[in-house]
Amino acid sequence: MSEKEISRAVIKRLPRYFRFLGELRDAGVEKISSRELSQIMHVTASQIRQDLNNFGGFGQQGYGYNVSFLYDEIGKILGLDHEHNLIIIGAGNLGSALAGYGNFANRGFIVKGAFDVSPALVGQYIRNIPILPMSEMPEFIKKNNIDIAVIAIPKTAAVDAAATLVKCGIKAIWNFSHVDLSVPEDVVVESVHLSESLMRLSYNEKNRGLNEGLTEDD
Amino acid sequence: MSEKEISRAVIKRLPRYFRFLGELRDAGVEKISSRELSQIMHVTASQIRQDLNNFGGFGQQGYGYNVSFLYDEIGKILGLDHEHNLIIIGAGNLGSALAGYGNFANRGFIVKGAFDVSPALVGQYIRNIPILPMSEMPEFIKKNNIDIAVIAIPKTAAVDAAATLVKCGIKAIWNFSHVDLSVPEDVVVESVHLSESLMRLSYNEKNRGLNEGLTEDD
DNA sequence: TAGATTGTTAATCGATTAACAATC
DNA sequence: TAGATTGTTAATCGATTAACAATC
Repeated sequence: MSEKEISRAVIKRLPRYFRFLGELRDAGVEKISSRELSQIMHVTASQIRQDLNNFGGFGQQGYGYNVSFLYDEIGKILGLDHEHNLIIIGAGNLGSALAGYGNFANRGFIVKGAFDVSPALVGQYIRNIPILPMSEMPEFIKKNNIDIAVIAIPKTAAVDAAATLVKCGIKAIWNFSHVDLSVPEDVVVESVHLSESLMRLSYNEKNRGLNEGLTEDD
Repeated sequence: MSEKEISRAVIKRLPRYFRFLGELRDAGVEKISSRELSQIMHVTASQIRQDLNNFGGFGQQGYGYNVSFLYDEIGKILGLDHEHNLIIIGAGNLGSALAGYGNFANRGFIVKGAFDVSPALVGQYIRNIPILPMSEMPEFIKKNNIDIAVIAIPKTAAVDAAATLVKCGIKAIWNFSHVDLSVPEDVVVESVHLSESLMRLSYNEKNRGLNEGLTEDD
């Protein structure tokens, strides 16, 4: 619970700082100035300092920032200093891919189970993750201390699933369905609308040439 | 090629308009005012009118907008009025999921082939999509008129793959690797950084309660 | 015509960048 | 100490919202 209101734009950039700082740390870089980091990340040094100072003074005048320290601090801000237990609703193409994607575990996101309506899938495993029937979901959530649910089912079923998840006490939903879920105030939803992303690519392809050459964080 | 510079924020919202208008059209709604649409989408009517007028006057005073017409116009702006041929680099978890995800085809995005370095995967099929060796990529791109390449391989390999794709004349890259690809000016990249999205969810979960109850387009 | 609603200009708000005093 | 670089205030820029004249 931070004192002041952090702007959405800042929060959006935070994971990108985390990524670059992680790479620098892994490369053995000990300290970095906002100017150096700004060059690597293709943003302004001003923005970096402004962004970081929303959360505290992590740097030292005349020196810069300690890479490893800053990395850890941003990790804490992002809630990556403790583990998250996930379930995945929908064991189709995308659901299985997310369940089988080992990298999340590296960051402390542990997929405990997947759920599906299809009797053909129930009983199977994705790596070591069991696919269970929807009916077992409420109990599973409580028993396994699940805090994040991933919705990877078609939009027609997603709205109901979200309602059920909320009833089960889930407070964070990672939504991959093509619908804007509406949930109570104390539940957060982060949506990944893949088709919208692809449409933006299509637009930019058509109108390319006006843009800069580098991928921006958007 | 539009005359004026369209802001990034507007482009980002375009696919969402498209989605809602498509749903309205499917529901048989013929006309809609910016005020009505604003209530459904939870944005201001002003913003809708401003956004649309970047591309032309699609409405009619005293009446509103014709849903079907506006839907089609936005589709054209997004480049959805013609087909796109895709290849997917990497037939792992995510790559196969994207290849097998039939919904893209509905919007005219047709996956023609997948490529992988693994001899175990080459020769196999995802639905009816062949998995081919990387060596065949350049020829395949030309023969099949590929305009979009999807990068679904680890970041260590992604940078090289992007360079090869650019050499093969690819002008649009949909990047799922955890790296910011740098490409020539006439190539566009749209990145989906899933882990960053998950970190934002983690942040918001921690700091929830301050937000509104509805998913925003971010 | 009167009512409704757009297209567009003007006002406000917020986010980014620049500048610099504080300080390591 | 002198040099470097932060933290933070002030200036600028851009995006959103409000207002209203144009017009169907």
